[in-house]
Amino acid sequence: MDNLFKSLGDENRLRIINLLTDDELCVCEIEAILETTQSNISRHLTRLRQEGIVVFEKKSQWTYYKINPEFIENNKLLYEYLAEKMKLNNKFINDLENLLKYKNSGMSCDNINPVK
Amino acid sequence: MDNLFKSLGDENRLRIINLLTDDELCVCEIEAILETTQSNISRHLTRLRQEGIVVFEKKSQWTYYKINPEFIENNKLLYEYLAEKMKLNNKFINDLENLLKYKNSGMSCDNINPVK
DNA sequence: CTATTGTATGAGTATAATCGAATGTAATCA
DNA sequence: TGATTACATTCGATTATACTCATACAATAG
Repeated sequence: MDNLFKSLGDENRLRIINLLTDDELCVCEIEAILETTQSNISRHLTRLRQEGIVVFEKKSQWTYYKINPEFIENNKLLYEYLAEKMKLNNKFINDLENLLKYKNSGMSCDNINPVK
Repeated sequence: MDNLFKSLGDENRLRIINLLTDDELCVCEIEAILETTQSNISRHLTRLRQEGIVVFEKKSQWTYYKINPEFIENNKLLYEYLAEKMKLNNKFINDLENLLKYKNSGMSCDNINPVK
């Protein structure tokens, strides 16, 4: 239990979780929003994966992450809490806006290199 | 928000929160349950206090801690989540049992040195 | 096959968290 | 007053975390 909270106790990881609440996302899309290195994001994703908070799926050369449905199921109250608080926080709101802009800009992996 | 989770991301602090869910407790009662030093417990209590998770009240020479009612009010879902998960965890159950034993043993601060 | 792209991982470093032991402090007791 | 008790704080050591840079690797593109 303390490990779960440790995993949530990092701004970058919370920002990733926030980005993934609506959508599954390709790593490169997360990279476009968080202002840090690719390796750092990859490490945070690995940590979230090991904790069971996210799952990934490889689609050709891309790796798509999403919130683990089991995590949501097993931690309903916590997940609702996160969603509720993130909706009220400007940093998280801003990230979602930036994600939308990025997606609409035609710059996302999918648009540059459509899968299928 | 990440700071709140960081504060929850420690086994000793979670154990303290668990002990305080039913009761307010004197520091020495917490000491009797957690197997660590007095200074360590004091530090964790300070951290929880600074995060707004607990509040304390001095009564003569003793300091009583309890969960901050405002924290519960402002973080209902999180608090319910904690309560729910702690009830299912043997470590936390065991701590509560030990607390009960300690209190019933006539060894608590209050019994040794009754206030008023 | 070679070059490139997307992602993960190793190595090194800086910063932060945790801890026990010792010390400080305020209240009480004798 | 001096001794004791309850608790907080400082100090120094240890360990853990987050980060960047460089490299590895797997998939695709040419």
